Amino acid sequence: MPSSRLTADDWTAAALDAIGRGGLAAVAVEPLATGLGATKGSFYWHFANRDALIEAALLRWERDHTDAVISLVETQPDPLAKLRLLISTVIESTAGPHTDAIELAMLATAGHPHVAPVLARVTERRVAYTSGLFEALGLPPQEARHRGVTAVSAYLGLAQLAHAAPRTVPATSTDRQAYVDRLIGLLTTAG
Amino acid sequence: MPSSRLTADDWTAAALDAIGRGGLAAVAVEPLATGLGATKGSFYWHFANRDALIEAALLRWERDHTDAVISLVETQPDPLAKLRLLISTVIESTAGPHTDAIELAMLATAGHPHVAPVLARVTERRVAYTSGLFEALGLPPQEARHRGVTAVSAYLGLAQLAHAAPRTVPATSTDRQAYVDRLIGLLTTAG
DNA sequence: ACCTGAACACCGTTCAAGT
DNA sequence: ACCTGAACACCGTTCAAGT
Repeated sequence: MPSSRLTADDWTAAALDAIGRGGLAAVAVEPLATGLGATKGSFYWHFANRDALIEAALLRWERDHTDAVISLVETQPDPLAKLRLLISTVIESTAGPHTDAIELAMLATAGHPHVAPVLARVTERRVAYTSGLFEALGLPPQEARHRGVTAVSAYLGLAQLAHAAPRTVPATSTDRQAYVDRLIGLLTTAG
Repeated sequence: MPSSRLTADDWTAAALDAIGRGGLAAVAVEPLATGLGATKGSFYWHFANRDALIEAALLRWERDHTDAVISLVETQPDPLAKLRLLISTVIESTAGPHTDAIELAMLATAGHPHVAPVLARVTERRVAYTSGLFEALGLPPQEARHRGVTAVSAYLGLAQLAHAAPRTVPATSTDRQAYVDRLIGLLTTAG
């Protein structure tokens, strides 16, 4: 039961919720207003238009969510353990049973003009971080960079596969673990 | 100057054209009708609704486009040459200068209910075909399958990167070739 | 400062009427 | 068989008027 007056944050929270449930297309001002017990006119006091709401919601997601995985991974002592945890975490969250609905929605709408830059920043950080792990494993910078790109590609591509062709991706937790082990084997093989 | 009477194919062609230019969102009945010099009412004679048009356009793309790459690759004599041509062709077409606009639009809207199954079929064929190449290279079936999944993931993920974070992917034709070489090196390394 | 309610534009969809 | 034109629904957007 929200108070009778709404804040911009109430609208972005509702928008993020909608994105998680039905993707960007589910961010519709009229249904959102109904859900919040307000009118469309109220929305336009807080935001210039639907686009501005989407942008605000995505920026909020980026701010709250970007460092989560990296902080988790940083608890590991050595680069190989970090790489192992990074890849298995990230693959579980896309191909596993409790997927990250918002991230999947973002990937599924990567072409959207507001999604693309957010995804670009998040992805560039991930490539940089992963490349750093390969450097810490002793690979020369260029080789480390290529493997970082390949590792992130493998993750993004598997997410795509899990969504578009689920039959092709490892189905059980054990299968996924075996897949991750082989992937790490390929990625850490001597140059 | 089209004849005064339109066929269903005229509409699907116009729809595919729109997808290539602006993605699924660009498939709007009213502007399409205007572009074809007809009215919306004419459209609804040929199709039940906008959804049916999108589905027809995507099926047409699948039919016309699916085997193109595989046929090209099959001209190569041995599995390694096929793999090399497959990966470089497919990476050029997403990260290179003349990208396949429709395929990129499909990947950018992979979440759409009509796009997903088309992408699923195309992708499953690609995984199966690529896994077959690894088997032909002498790898045991399960290992070959994993590498096929990884190869297709690497392609799909690089397409995503090229779109979402262009700064992270190899920019010049030479760089891309070097990247492909390393990728093939990793993928064909002994198990 | 924040919200309502009515209005309008745009596009998807329907359908009776035309050729 | 194929198309027009008018109508309606839905949602984005604007804005004068309320508290």
